[in-house]
Amino acid sequence: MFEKEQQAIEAHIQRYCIEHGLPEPGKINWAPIPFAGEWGISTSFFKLAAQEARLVKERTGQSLNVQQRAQEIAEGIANSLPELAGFTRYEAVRGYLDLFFSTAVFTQRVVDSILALGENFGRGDPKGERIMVEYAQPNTHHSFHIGHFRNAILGEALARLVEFAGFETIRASYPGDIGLGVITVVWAYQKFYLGQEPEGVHERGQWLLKIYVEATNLLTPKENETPEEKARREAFEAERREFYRRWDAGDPEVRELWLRTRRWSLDELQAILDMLDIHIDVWFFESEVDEFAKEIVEELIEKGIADDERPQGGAVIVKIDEKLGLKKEKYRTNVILRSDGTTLYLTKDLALAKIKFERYQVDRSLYVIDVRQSLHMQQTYKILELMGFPQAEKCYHLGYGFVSLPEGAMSARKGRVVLFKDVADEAIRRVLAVIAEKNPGMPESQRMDVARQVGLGALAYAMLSVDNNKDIVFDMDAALNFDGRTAPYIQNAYVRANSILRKAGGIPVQASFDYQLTPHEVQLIDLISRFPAIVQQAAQEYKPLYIASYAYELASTFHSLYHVVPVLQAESETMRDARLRLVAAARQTLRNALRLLDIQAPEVM
RNA sequence: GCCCGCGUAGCUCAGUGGAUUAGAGCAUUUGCUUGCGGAGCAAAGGGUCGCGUGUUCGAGUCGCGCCGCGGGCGCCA
Repeated sequence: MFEKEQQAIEAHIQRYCIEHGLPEPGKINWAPIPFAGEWGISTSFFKLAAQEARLVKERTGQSLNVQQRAQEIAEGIANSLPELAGFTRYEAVRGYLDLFFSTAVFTQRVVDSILALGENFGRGDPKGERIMVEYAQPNTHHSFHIGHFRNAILGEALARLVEFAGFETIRASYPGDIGLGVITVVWAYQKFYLGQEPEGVHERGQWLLKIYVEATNLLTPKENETPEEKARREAFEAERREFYRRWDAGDPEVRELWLRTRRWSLDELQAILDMLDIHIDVWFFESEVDEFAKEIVEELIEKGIADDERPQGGAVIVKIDEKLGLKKEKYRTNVILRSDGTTLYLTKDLALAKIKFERYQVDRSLYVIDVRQSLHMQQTYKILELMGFPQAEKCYHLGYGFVSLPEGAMSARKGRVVLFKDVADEAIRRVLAVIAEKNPGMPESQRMDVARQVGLGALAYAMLSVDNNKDIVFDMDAALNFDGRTAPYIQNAYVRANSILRKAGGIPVQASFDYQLTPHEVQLIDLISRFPAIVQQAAQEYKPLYIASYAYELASTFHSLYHVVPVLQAESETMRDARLRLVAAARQTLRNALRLLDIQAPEVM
């Protein structure tokens, strides 16, 4: 906001150092002054003083007190700085040079700029780079559970973040639509449940999960199995394997059953993504990259990257450490083609990456995948590097911790799965109950929409307000608590701001902040002015958490101000107009931050 | 054995090498509603930042060594 003035100050510091025989200060790092009623920017001189102390020690053998010298330098600069428009005073405190902004000028610049930019406030300049974010990769023929939800919401928040920060962004989904688990369901459907599928997108999706659990039970060896049971189980097992073989051979009947049941899973997935306002640009299916993956195996053998041990009855492998010339084991060795000639997950990931780089021309590829696949992803990137893809070093695995339940890890077979749809329904039910209590006047027609915004927002925030690598133990009551550090708390700040502006009849077109601002106002201005920098930092580090923390802090600051500082009843017309514009700017910033988290900002709640 | 992650208040978690006294939320205790919506605000108690040792003017933050927990490690995904 004060870039020009800041440059003049930096030039002054450079001159001061030369004139006083001090070492070259180098790049000057500015940080906000910790809030104490007013605000501004500061820099410290510890490094410079330490550098000087070293030089003096070398020349004269004397030791300088670094703390004291830093303070002396800061004082010298503070006293010699000429007056600058936009700044009120300079202070030297314990080695820091503090420059205090003129509140009126700064505030007006911030507020005017936010209200002019609107939903684009915080958006970064185009980076000229294309990113693909891969997330939402559930297996088909299962149902969408709370762990899938973490993946989807984290991926979407990441996509929104990098897009807003200035990257051209493509959202990709990669469902696992084939494999033994999938075939198990198709087989069991054909054998036991053909044509018995229920109506309803979610019911049908969840029904497939039930079939999977039952089928897996039938196929799992039991203790104290009678010979008859054993024979039956083995017969089933043979049928299942035969089903897989027929799928692989392209048998029309099996393919049709597979596509039909897959459709039900994808319909359910689509319904949930719609509910979450997630719009995938590109769908890749595991079954579709298989052929291409086999070609890559041949390519790797030809290039001498892979070793073909098939003549010895083995598989095709890549000795990654050896090919990279590493002495110690790090990426180890990986199989890319089974001895029976079928591909593996890794092989398909190589194929998919190649498609991303060549067909979609992506410069940077992000993978939102469970942290347990960390080694696997590193191996993939290293093989891509060996294949000569320069984009390999811009591949990033956002590994997130897994979601478990208070009773332990989720397990469909043990019937221990929390389905997202059930949680979402419960969340909406609870919000409706709160609305009935707190806002009985809300029209019926509006209640469902608001309940959805608040309920789903609470769930999203529960997932995004924890750092990526942390495991989450999902507790329904904790996730649906609407007090404290939650989405409803943030949404409520937005609603309150909205309510003030509605009562005021709109936002004044212009206002001056030339009055004594209260500490609450200053703190709010300070925070909203930092939003663009937070966006860049969060995008740089791929951490939606920074936005989640920021949004909470902003809401908290607004709630405090709301309580203490009168807006509509301000003591003068000037102050009323100024505060209305400030409230509008805060509302806009809250909205923009929430949008990055895929959380809606309701007008009322 | 090797690799990755984690260890901060009773619980769940934040914390760019730099700002008096390490911060939030939940839980506990107390106060605030004839004011703009109380899904709120204000406040109190609660900490050997796993242990040790370096680097540094300065370490919760960086290095090294331990301890503890979780995850991963050639034909699963």
